[in-house]
Amino acid sequence: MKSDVNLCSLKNIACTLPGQRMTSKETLLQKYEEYKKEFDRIPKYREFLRFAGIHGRVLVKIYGEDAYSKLQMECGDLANKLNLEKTPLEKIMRQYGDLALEAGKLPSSSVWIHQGLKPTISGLERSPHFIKWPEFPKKFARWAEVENAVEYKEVLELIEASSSSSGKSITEKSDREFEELINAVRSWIPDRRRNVEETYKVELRKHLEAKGFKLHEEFGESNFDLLIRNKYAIEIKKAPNQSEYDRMFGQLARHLQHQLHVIALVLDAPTQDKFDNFTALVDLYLNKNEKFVEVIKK
DNA sequence: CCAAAAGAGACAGCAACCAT
DNA sequence: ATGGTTGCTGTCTCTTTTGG
Repeated sequence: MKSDVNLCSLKNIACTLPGQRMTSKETLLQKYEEYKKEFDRIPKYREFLRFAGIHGRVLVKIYGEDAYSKLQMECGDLANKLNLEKTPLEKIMRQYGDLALEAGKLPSSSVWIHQGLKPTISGLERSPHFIKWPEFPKKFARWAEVENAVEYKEVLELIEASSSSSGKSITEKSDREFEELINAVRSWIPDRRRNVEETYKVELRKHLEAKGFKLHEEFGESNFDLLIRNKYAIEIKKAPNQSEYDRMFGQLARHLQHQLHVIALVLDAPTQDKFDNFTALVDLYLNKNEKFVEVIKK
């Protein structure tokens, strides 16, 4: 090794001699092959530079962008540069589908880990995949549908079955909680008329806490007025005009996206017909299949 | 029935990768 | 130092199972 370094420095001196100043492409290619012969493997960037006794700029001068990679390709090798292609969606989905077919049921994340499938769970849930495990069935179903992957028909049936059975029991259970909450909000009577929405909010919060609901402090960028058990959001609007109703509608929709149940609480509604119109809209568009939004007026 | 233990999942931090 | 994907690990939470 040490003699190598010495050699290189000798050559460097040689390179500075007139007439040899230009390192030619051919010399580099030759060096590359030499290295492979000598060490029986492909050199890494730095190793090559040292071995050839050149500065990285020389490479760039000859090859331009991604110089070393181009050189490697020219010598018939794959570039060392990391090929960070994300795992294609298809591969991920097929792995999932095959697991399900094999087991005859929807796999848990543990199976995936045990099989050593990639990307790992932690990779899966982050960019660029964003597949959290419980969402896997849904995403798989969507994929299979788009790709028309008939071979996974059984898996789709499994997904269908699980979402209707477990889905139901879950909503039934949470429905009860939701009902309780709705009743609690209904039973709340504001001390008196307030001028500011915020004051109502504080008061309602006290009321709910007294009823034994666990309120979450607003954290992060959450836009909820109140959040209960991470599942139920309460939106409070005082004396809304039309555009505020519209805004609230949008907020409700956003909450639903986060799979929350929402109570929209309207205080001091100026006119009955705007309120009625609002509730009608909510029922029509947001409470389409199952009831997740409750509108209450005080 | 309750309490403890196991299981599943969420999430964040850290590191590896390697040419540029 | 940086880029982007991925893996690994620790900690937290929530749910389900088990033991008594």
